[in-house]
Amino acid sequence: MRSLPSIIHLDMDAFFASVEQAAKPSLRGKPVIVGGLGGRGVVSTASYEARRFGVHSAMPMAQARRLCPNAAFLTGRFEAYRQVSELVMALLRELSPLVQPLSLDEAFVDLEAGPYGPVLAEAEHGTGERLVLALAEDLRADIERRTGLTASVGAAGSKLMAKIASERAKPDGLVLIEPGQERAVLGPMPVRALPGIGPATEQVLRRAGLSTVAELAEAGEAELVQLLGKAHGAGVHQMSIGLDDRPVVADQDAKSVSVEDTFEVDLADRDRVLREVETLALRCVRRLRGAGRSGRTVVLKVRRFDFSTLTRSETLRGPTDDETVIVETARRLVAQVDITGGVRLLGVGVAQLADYTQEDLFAQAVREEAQAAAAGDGPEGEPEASEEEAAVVRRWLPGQDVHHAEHGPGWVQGSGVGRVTVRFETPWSGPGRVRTFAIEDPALEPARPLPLREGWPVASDEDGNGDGNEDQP
DNA sequence: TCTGGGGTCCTAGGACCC
DNA sequence: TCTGGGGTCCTAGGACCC
Repeated sequence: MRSLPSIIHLDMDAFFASVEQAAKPSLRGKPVIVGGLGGRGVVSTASYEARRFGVHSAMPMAQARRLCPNAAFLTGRFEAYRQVSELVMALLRELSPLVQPLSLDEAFVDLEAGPYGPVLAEAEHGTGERLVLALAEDLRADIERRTGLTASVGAAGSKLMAKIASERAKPDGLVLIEPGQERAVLGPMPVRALPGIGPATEQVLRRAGLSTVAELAEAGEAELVQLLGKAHGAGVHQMSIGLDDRPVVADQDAKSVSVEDTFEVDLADRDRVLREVETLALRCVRRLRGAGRSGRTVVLKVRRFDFSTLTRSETLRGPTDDETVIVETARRLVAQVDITGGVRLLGVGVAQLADYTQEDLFAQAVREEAQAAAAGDGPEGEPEASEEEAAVVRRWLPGQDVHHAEHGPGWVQGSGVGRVTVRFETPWSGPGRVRTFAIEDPALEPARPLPLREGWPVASDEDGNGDGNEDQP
């Protein structure tokens, strides 16, 4: 806890949808919904225009289509979001080296650790607050100038209150909560407003007659620990009385890497499940290696037809990033699960990560064994995979960036019955016009996202672009 | 047309060890 | 022969967040 509101929380407004509107002039001012476009997709982000129809994050896409049929429904373009995110995070780092990103569109910044720290520390009452407000407004203006996007900012003496402040600032606003005002602000709020209290905890508290934060504070730590368990109960109690001394911490290493896929139709047979698990394991390894890490524990996740979800895991003797080891471990784990009735989702993850890559003897042995086994059946290579790849028809997903040899950059508006409709416009053009092509038109090809401002340095492709989202069924 | 994908943290039981 | 007590690791599941 601090006596100065020197922690800020930044939250981009309707981030994915706003990036789409900035990138696609014809969509500005219109409802835009970003998410999974398949039959089992959910909404990732809805623009404010779409929210007016009741559409919100995590809502099944089918329901969103009923509520707001005229919206633009777009697939996520994570490479573009990452570009914008990196630019925004760089602006935050100008305020302080202590920046803690929570996701692509959210971060805490500790101003005391930055160039304004000393000034803030010496500021008289009132002037410190004014300086923080000025810095935050400048930041929001910078972000808007450099990206065309709006952000909301909260400033307070703790992470908890800064986050609550940015929530109140939304959209496109700035709210500062004065240190000392924590309990007055929190008291009347519903318990659900506290981070870490979700639907399940809310129910537990409601059954105990606790619905506001003031009531939590009154209930006391003992009762909350009784209701919620040791760690959670104590944490909720601290928050309820406005106490939070968690520091802002920069650059935390990931603790696990995982990849999962929900299938359009439940998988029924074991061989198919094994093949999918293998594909997922390979994607997982690619990401793991891209991050320069290795891991000790392999986790298989299975969601069955009835949405029941289970995990099976195996911990190896040492960390590995070896394809064969991870694939074989994942395949072994499949044997432990009952898939009767069908499987809607499969996932493969690696945990207990180590910082470096290790060529272990165990991996060598397994690989040699696998090669020996493969030597027995036919020619070299991986015939199965390449045959399947050759058979795949080019898919054009709504929202996707494309480039046409004659018409230049554009994006896929829709496709079907052998045709694809493309709108030709760029972030710095006016609304563009639409043309239709045959889906195999050789003049049309997928493209990298354009920056939101003409002449931006295009972000370097540092992390291997290993986002697992492009191949959504 | 019911319910994504990528994460984090916590709990609880059993194994194992001293 | 009516039973120890911790600590740590592994596994499984669940709540929560964006």
